[in-house]
Amino acid sequence: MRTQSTSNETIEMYLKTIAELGDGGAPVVIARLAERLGISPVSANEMVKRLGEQGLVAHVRYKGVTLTKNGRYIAHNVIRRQRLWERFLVDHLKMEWSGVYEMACRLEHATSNVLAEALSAYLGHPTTCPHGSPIPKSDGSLPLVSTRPLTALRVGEKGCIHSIQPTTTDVYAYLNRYQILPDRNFTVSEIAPMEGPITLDLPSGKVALGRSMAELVWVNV
Amino acid sequence: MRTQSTSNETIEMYLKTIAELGDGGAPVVIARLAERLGISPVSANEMVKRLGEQGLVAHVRYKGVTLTKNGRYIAHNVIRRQRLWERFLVDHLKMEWSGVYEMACRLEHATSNVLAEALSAYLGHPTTCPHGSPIPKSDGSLPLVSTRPLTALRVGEKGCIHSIQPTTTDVYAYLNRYQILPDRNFTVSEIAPMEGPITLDLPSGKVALGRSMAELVWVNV
DNA sequence: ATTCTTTATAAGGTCACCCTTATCTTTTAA
DNA sequence: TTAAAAGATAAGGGTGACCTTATAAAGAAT
Repeated sequence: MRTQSTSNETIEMYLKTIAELGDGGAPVVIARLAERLGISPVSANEMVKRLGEQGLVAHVRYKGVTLTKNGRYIAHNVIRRQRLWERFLVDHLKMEWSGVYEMACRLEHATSNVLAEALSAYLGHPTTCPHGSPIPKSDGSLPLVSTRPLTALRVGEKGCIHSIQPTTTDVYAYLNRYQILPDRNFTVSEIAPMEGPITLDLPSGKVALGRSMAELVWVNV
Repeated sequence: MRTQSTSNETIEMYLKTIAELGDGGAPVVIARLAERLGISPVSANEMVKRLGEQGLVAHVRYKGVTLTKNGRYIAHNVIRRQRLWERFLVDHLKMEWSGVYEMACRLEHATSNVLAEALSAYLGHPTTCPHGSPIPKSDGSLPLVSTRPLTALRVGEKGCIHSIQPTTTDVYAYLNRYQILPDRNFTVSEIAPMEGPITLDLPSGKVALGRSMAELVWVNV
């Protein structure tokens, strides 16, 4: 007599990923979603259909998936919980900055609302995660930040790193190794042609970043 | 190309439950296991067979299931992680004593070894959970404690509550309401016949406990 | 306008983990 | 010792979430 519908964990991962990829509400094409979740596009398509039936997302053929109001509320709560855990892991448990995203992702699924609020209070209601991204409020609101990816800058422009977008542990580790971290100032010293690397001048030295990695680095000018 | 064997979470729940029910290594009959896990005995039987194939448990027909060395190692690590989280939830997040068992159970499944060790260090390597039970060491060892259930005492005996065995939130809440908590001293003031309630004389007053609840209360005399 | 690429869907599977009902065995207790 | 109770298993199902291999439809590029 067990009515087991789609598991929370699966739903949460889909909604969170849609929110992360379609930052601010842009439609996310199913193939991108599948890629990020590490599953086949066909499976993602099936799942999106189910999420649509539950009123959590809207899908327009060949355009992409967007979150409904309800879906976004859930997604932001998921992101909130994850980023709170990230703060705890980095600030209190002194865990590696590059590994906490994945660790916190797992903890997130096991976190009730009441736990999230207790954790937030314990941490002193932080507003950003260790990667610089804002932590949504418990009402699901997420402040809009006006930053842009590093790829939008031109040679000679100076800026300050605002945040690193969600990525994998190895990418975080790479960025960490070269001190590409929130709140670091830099100057764009070179942009190679043919989609080549972007070279940054940081206090710690010069670093060349490929375009796709540079997409993940959001900056203020 | 996804080789998905029996999920960690499922295995962990089975092993942990066997360890909890067969405290110290007594065989656990499959029906008890099923009851505790909230599944049918047939399903539990199937699963036990799978765990047996993986060398984690041994099952003797009509006698019960026991953990192998390897199975016990995993079970104790699971219990360790859960009890560490319980400490964190109670001591730091100030969450309700009666609810933390279930909360910590969920967090446990999302906890890697490295996280568990960091958490243990953060907490100052505690040796007992908030319900009084010992926390296994990271090598899987669990100190034997020589306590007995309240049901083993006779009228007039004095004792001190050592621990409350794992149970459901509502039972914890009941015990908490009547201050039946670790380290409280008491006298057995009455034992009703016909498997009736056992009445305790506590600093906070007299409390009558049914036999099955009294089984959960472990005491030192 | 036609080809190429990207995106979506249809059809048919797999696997872990759960279910019920029916049929044994073993243990226990009258 | 024999019947009842408790425990185990066989047989047959179901569901969520994934998979692969087509095929169809839309958008982009020549």
